Amino acid sequence: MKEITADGRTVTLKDLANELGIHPSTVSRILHSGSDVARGAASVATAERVRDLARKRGYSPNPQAAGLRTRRTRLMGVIVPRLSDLVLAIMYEGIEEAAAELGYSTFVMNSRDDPEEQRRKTDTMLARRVDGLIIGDAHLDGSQLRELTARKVPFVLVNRRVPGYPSATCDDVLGGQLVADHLWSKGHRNVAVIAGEPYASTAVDRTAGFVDRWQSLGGKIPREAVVWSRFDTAGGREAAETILTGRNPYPTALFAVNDFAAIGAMGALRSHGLTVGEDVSVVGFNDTSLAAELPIPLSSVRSPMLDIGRTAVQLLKRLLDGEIVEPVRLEPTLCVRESSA
Amino acid sequence: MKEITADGRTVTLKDLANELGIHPSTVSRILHSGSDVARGAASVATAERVRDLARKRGYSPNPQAAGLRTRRTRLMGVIVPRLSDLVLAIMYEGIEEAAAELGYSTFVMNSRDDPEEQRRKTDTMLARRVDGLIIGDAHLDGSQLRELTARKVPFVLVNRRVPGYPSATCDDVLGGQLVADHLWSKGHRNVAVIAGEPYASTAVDRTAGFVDRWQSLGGKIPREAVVWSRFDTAGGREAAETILTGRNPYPTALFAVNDFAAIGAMGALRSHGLTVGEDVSVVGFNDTSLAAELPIPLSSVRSPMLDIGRTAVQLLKRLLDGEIVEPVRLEPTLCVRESSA
DNA sequence: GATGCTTACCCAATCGATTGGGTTGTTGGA
DNA sequence: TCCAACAACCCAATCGATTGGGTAAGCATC
Repeated sequence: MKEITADGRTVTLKDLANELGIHPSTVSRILHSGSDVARGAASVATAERVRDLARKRGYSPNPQAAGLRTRRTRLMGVIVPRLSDLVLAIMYEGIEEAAAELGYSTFVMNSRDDPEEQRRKTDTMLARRVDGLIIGDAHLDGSQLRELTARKVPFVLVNRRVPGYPSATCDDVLGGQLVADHLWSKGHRNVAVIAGEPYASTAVDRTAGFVDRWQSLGGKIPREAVVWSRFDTAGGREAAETILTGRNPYPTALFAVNDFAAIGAMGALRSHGLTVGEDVSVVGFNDTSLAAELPIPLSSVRSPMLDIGRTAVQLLKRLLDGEIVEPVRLEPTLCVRESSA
Repeated sequence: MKEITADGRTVTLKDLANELGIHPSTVSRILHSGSDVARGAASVATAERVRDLARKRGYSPNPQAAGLRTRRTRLMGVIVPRLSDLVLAIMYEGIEEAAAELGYSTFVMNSRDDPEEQRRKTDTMLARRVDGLIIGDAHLDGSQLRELTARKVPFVLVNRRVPGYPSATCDDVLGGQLVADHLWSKGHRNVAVIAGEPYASTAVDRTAGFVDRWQSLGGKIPREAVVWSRFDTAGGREAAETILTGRNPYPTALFAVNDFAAIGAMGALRSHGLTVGEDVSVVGFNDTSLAAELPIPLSSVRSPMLDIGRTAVQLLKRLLDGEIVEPVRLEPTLCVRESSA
């Protein structure tokens, strides 16, 4: 508990060594290597004494010093569009957890999906000498990623994927298909999609999964029934307005690639005097904690957000260990609720 | 742009010094001290050459080395209950921004409001040698804080306050009062409060502000009309259920100290066949981006979340500079919408 | 009795930046 | 002409942990 010496400094390896009358390097080797005495560095008895004293003095190694020497910080940098996006916040919780289990700490920054900010934040992270990056704001054009590759920075993607780079994502194409199957089986034939931002694979894949499956079921989706939008509530509302004012007859079902957009859409429907779940079905994506608790519970594709975050960390770890890693897609499931029942 | 030497290492002070034929210490002094040449360390011409070369080679100082020597990391640790709480996520955005402006980086961790986790995360942060902490999960009993004080760790609170410690919060008492005035003036006389977690000052202050003002207006609030709950949607729903099954007649207005709890309550009301804004008014707190966009737009007390985060950083900075700082409360405003109009 | 192998350590350089205390060379003033 | 003052640098120790290379003692083997 106390981690301070008499003169107010924190305890160092040398302090421990002096107190025991042995050399700091010996202490380092003992504390460094699991519980097995490393390379015959010390006797079992000495190792025990060292570990006891370290515990008693509350020794905690100085990461700057260690990092300076080893050139590794055990730090992972995480860049997300914004943590105020619940989906990313939850993935980050998974990331934090999994990283801690591996002895890494994480650093997050918000890029607002702005290329300029992405660069700046990446630079800050690298200036802090993170061992690797977890990128949650990848754009499909992939220019940031090419640069990272050129700089030989180890990184993996999370949430959004870009072909050719390692990533941990939801199987968004499958998610879209699940929604198509569901709405088709409920008898809908006139549907529209609130498609999200076209630079994000989440949006594109979910939309493509839906549209392709819909067409293979024999359905038709005119070009104007797919409306790109921001991922937030306001974006969903605007997109729904576009759909409702542009089309006659109204579609009987809406698929929003994001729960928040779906909530915005529900608001717009209500403003038009339409009842969600009766006049128009709505399905969202991610099954955020809100979905089930809304006044009209929202059908949504549940994606394993925590696991996606955890997986990203494991991929990055393996990358740092020199392995070659492949993209991972985790399987979503559909939760049907009142909004589309 | 390039930050690599021929042999693949990153550029160091010594590299720059060698290339210019001067001593590393001189380079350090030049780069270290703003644009004015420090203590006559070098001629203006040399300073110019050094800065040019540093830029050209993409020199970025190694923070481990600097930190090792100076014992400062320019790192602020941030502990929050959970980033998936939108309110904290937005405050963190403010924190990140303000910290970056001051040349600090930030580190966040989730404690889930669990004392055990709070300790663990605090220890991890201190092991990383952060210069100070921003605590977003303070409990009113203040035991964690006493320990931090004993350890002489510089810290400030954010979002929640605890008497006797520096903090940046919303004036939650005032917020509660605003709601009381509003509902009273709308003619309500039978109200209930979804009060949040009793260990959080946000919950306690908002509730107290409301109840005290209500009583001074001449209203009555029986003990069972104040229901403590979790801050999330499910918590709000449960609390509303308790209120609705326990009381006859139903209250005509609900004040939830958190927007998400309010949303949950709206769901419960609907399940009971009550229409929000007609049969029962609902007011939330924080005015998160969702509030205005809900199918039935939610009245809410707007708190300056970004500014609260920014203020916390400024307080911590002043603390680190040796100043003594006082708690700061930022003023909220009420946004009336359909749910209570 | 010499050689070789363990065991249990020690030594010293190293990572990159910082900083208190020099050391030159030049200029101005007395 | 001499000294003080200054400008413009250099030197070397230091922060704390890591790590490649010792070494000395003890034992077994041939």
